[in-house]
Amino acid sequence: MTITQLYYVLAVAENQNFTKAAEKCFVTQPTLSMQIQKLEDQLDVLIFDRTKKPIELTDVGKKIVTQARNIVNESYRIQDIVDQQKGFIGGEFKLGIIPTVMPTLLPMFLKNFIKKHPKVKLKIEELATEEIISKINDGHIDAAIAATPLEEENIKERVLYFEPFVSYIPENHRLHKHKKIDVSDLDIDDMLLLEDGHCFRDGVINLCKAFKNQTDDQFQLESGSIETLIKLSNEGLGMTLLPYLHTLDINDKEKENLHHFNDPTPAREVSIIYHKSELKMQIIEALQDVISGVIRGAIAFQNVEIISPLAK
Amino acid sequence: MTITQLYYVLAVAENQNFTKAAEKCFVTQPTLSMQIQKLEDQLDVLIFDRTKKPIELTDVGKKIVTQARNIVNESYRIQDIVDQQKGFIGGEFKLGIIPTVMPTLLPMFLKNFIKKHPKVKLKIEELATEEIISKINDGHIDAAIAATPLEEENIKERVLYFEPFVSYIPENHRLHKHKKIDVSDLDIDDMLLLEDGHCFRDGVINLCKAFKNQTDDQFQLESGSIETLIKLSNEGLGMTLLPYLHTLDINDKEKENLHHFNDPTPAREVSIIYHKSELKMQIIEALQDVISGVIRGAIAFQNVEIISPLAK
DNA sequence: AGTTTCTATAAATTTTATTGATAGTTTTTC
DNA sequence: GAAAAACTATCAATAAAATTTATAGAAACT
Repeated sequence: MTITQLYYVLAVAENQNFTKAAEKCFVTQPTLSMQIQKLEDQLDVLIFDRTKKPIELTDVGKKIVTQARNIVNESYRIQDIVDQQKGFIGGEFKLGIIPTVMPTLLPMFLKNFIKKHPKVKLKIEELATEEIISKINDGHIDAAIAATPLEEENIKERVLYFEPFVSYIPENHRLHKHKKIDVSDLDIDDMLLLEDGHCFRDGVINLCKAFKNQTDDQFQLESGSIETLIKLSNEGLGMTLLPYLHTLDINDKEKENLHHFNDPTPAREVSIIYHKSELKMQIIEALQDVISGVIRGAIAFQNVEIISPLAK
Repeated sequence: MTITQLYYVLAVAENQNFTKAAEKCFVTQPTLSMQIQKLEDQLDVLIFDRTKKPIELTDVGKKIVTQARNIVNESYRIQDIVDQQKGFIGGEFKLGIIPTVMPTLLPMFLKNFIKKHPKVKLKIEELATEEIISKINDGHIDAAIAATPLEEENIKERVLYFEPFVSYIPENHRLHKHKKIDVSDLDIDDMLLLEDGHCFRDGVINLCKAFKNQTDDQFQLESGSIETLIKLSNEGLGMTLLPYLHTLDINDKEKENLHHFNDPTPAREVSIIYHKSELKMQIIEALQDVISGVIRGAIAFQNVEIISPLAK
């Protein structure tokens, strides 16, 4: 048994297809066929059920894949140990970021980070929280920035900052005249909300859902569509909630529509999250340092109340 | 990086010697030299400090060895998964047994076990508790039978049985006339005790130590030397304590010197212990079943008080 | 039925691991 | 302190293994 064979098994299991898996492994398809067969012979068990199309894992196959993922990950950790010892911070690093954080946070820290850690080849992907969770679990990304807490068993979180929500209330809205808004003022029926599953806790979650159901066919809120949200709001479709960092970007006229909340200000917790195996932890810590540094100057709210991203 | 390379690293780390390690791996010494060098080149770090004689691990080397052991063990588990799925119980299995359990328990279950599981190649070694712990940790044995609880972080325990202690009190002893003995009757100065670090809790531990200090030069209690203990006792050197199963073997005359304890009878807990990675768990469970089966008929005490094997 | 898609197989080739022989060190022994 | 022994590294030769190219065969799609 070799680590390579296990890696091939993982690739086939993920792609459900020898040919595609071979491409991803940068080898030819017969290589996979033969190596996997060799492993199956050695273990004397079939890992894949080749009668099914597309190919499926057998029952034992599933367990073997889980264990194989373990072993392959743990093998990466050896290089990690060496890097850590040397204080080396470099290599490829894949970072996922949720859409509502991407456009505001990324420009704030990217230059700094690249300057400070030029040997790291950052590959950043905009991903929804669900995608992030599955890609952290299968190792397709090394870490991600998302709203927390997520309560995922195999994922660890380190809080980067708390980002308050700010109400955006267009002129014609019943609440527009209020200087400060209270959470209790919010009403389901005239609220446009963010994607990412970021809804308010308890009762307000339902509103969020109600809104989604009602509008699924009419609108499609694309990723990073905070601008769209503002425009829809301007059109009189309701008020909305903006994460604080977004309010720094909008134009002066629209700024007049911003209403801060009474304390405790509702806020979201934004964290860097990663697999519990803690691979490439030096880079994760480097990211944490840089981001915490740039945020320290940008957000200075004190009395916040964290809104869970989980719609329970 | 290959599992084989990691295995070679483990072998050299254990033997502190390339030549010996090569023998244990059934390859020649240049194979180890070259493969380990190759790994070191790839990681760009020295795992071994070859200037020291005998060879030593570098600081990174130590961490790499820990991780390598992980990976190698986890790789074995894949065959384990397959065996478990098939219900296959077989292969080589190394079992350690402490000296005071070996002569009484082994004959009771060995035949049964071999008959029931003929495909298992049992290799049994008599080992002291300390040796057992280290050999379970480095994978040199698959499981062991020892007195518990041990409170070892990486070792799991499954209780097999509770074995009461029986006093052996020679004729000339002050307690000989008592029919039943109470734990409070025991006195340091006239007790011969077992090896294995099995001492009574609290106060009596000290007695045990006192005895050892006093006699280290005069006697050497060998493994499995319960017979010796009885003979020493007969010579008037003091009373002693026998694990219950040993009392089934002694001759009729000596049986007259046996005195059971008042309830709660002091007893030791005997368990099958194994690494938390739970490799070869099917065989461990098979052993547990067979041993529990044969013991059920042999020991029928009810009110026992467990004596910890740890001399705190 | 013909075409496409996919996996298995076979032979050739490249890569990698292993060996046997030996040189160069260090340690041990007398 | 010189000779012997023990140990690791290196080199060229060999054995073993992984990979590739080419192709056959099976299943799915049109």
